[in-house]
Amino acid sequence: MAVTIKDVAKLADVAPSTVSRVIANNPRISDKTKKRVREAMEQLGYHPNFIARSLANQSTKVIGLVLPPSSGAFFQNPFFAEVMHGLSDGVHEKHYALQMTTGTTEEELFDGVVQMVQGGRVDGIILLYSRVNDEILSYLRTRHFPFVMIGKPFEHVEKITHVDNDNFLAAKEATEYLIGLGHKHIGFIGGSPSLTVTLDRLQGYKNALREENLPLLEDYIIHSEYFLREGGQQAVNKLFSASVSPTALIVTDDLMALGVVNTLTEMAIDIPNQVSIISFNNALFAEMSRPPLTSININIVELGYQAARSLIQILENENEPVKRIIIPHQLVVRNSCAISQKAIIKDSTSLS
Amino acid sequence: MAVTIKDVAKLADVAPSTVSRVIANNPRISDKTKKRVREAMEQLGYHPNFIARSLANQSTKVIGLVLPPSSGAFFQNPFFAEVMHGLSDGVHEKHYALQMTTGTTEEELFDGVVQMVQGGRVDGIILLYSRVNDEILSYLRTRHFPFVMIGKPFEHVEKITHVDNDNFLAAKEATEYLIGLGHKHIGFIGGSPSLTVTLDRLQGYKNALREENLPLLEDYIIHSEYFLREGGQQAVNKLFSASVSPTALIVTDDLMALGVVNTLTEMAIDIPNQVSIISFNNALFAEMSRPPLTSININIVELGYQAARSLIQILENENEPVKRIIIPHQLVVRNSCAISQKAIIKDSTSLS
DNA sequence: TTGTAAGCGTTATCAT
DNA sequence: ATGATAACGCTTACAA
Repeated sequence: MAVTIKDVAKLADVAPSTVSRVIANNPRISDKTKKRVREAMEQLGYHPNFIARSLANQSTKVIGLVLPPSSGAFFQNPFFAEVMHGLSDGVHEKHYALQMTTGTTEEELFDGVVQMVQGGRVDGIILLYSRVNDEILSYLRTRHFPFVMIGKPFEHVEKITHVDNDNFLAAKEATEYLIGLGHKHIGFIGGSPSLTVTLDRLQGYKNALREENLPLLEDYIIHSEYFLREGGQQAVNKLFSASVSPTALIVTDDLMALGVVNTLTEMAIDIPNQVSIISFNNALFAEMSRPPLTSININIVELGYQAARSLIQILENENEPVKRIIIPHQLVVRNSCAISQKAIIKDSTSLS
Repeated sequence: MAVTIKDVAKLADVAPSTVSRVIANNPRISDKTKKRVREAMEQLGYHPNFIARSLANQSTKVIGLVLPPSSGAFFQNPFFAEVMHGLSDGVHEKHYALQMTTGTTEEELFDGVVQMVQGGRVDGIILLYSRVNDEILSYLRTRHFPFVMIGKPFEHVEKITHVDNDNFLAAKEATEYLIGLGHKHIGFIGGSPSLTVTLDRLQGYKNALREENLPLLEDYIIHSEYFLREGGQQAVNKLFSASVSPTALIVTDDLMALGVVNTLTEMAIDIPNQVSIISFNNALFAEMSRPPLTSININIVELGYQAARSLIQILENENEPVKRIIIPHQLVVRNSCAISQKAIIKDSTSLS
């Protein structure tokens, strides 16, 4: 059995409670005994037992992470690694640990969260996604369990501390950038419409078109379930079977954009000369694609970092107010966008 | 305060110990009382407290993950996400959770591990790397703490359960593949020589050259500290300042290979016609690079999956024997290797 | 088949 | 300034 507080107490000839106070560096213990106790700890190689401490304190210093359902796809997206990086950094100074549960089905995932929460495994939770009607979110809210969300809550925005980009603005700027290049037929390829990121970016896109009085065609809007390359390929097929093909595309994820680029290339459609593409996240992929993708850098690492910090603040301060933290984004111009040539018209019904 | 075993006991009109036995599904409890207790649990919304259980059991059902030092770079490598994916899957059925500690410096990292171990936070540990003279490894060994390593231990191979590829063979095959294409001047670009992967692959490379009686030049061997793109760029500069430039390269990581490709492309050296490249890991990058990289798929997800399973076996079976699990690899041929043309000779001292 | 009680390693409340 | 002692919520001999 490991060395406990009692062993130290015995060796230092004090009570266990005194040792505990020395650990907490309680000012009411004389420097003399502090020193004696510390020597005893040293000599025995004592390390406090976190589990026991957690039980007594009702606090574990562990933060739970909730990945989106169908996390299989999530792991493949660079978003995962980057956000983990930020979380890891954010948690580090305050000496919290990160814990992940896993689950294949929605139900397993939910149970995992319940175990974390009711099982007392974690002090707080970070949701790595935001979608509509999320049971996990409701659960956390009704239990008043401390949590922070990465992304914008679909409801109760002002009641949930979250870290997000201004995705509406980002998408609007992206669209305006394309409009500025003379494009009038701009398509939108987004991930699942149950994710708020997708919704926000779609709104930004629509808003930009509206302000410029450009036609807003439902045929130009495609949603693909997964942020994966396959998603991009399917989307292209749909889009380019429309009567007037778009000359520019907004794609809400680099990985999907990659699929789009590949498919377009196979169709012998030139990027950027026949079709311009702008994407989001600015993963390493964006730079490597041929042509390199103009993309919106949303600073994922920072997203994770701030989320971790915010949650710790909530955990450590009695009445921390609800906060919304917006991480800035930047348009990174590369070579996937060009001045609009003209639309590829397939039949006689031109669209102005 | 949350609902505890006592509340359930009271409602079901039994002793707390009985409730505990019902949770453990102890056969010595009558079905009648089991049912009654379960109803009480249901009614109160009882969930067992993991922390209390951990303290009583001396077991947490949590597995600790140790990332390599300088984990900043590690996060950027697709290896991280893929291995996490496998770990997550491997841990899932047996209902273990994964926990990460973080640390910027070597010392912090070490302390993190000590906290996990002596603090009783985790039941076992998975080392996500293997390098020479690793203090964390020694620590784990001297404490006889259950752990599994991903990669080949530098020492005591037969005493440490580990999951690895046959990196020697993989590199040998890669080299032979290049030799088969007629290459005689083959360079090796590897990561830090303190990592055993690098060492094994280097040996495989050397061995292949030796068996074919090809010259083995120290100038053709470059080590770059990080598995990142920058590493690849530096390496190329060194290699191609040699009197006879290699016509083929083995690069031990796709990410580094990417750097190599970029640098070579900038130098207007054609891949594969002037220089062939073969790399390792078969990340998504490999496929996306121009030209697409011939790469050795080492099945990283499987590496993680098996590591998790093995550790759980060790934790759950009394005398689980030490195991070595070798995950198979495959050469994935794409377009970065071609039949050797001829060496680019810069001065008169030809190398045959 | 079930109950009693001690113990897991801390912390925190009272005393002294 | 320090010591006893009761929690924290659960498990597990040992009794009954």
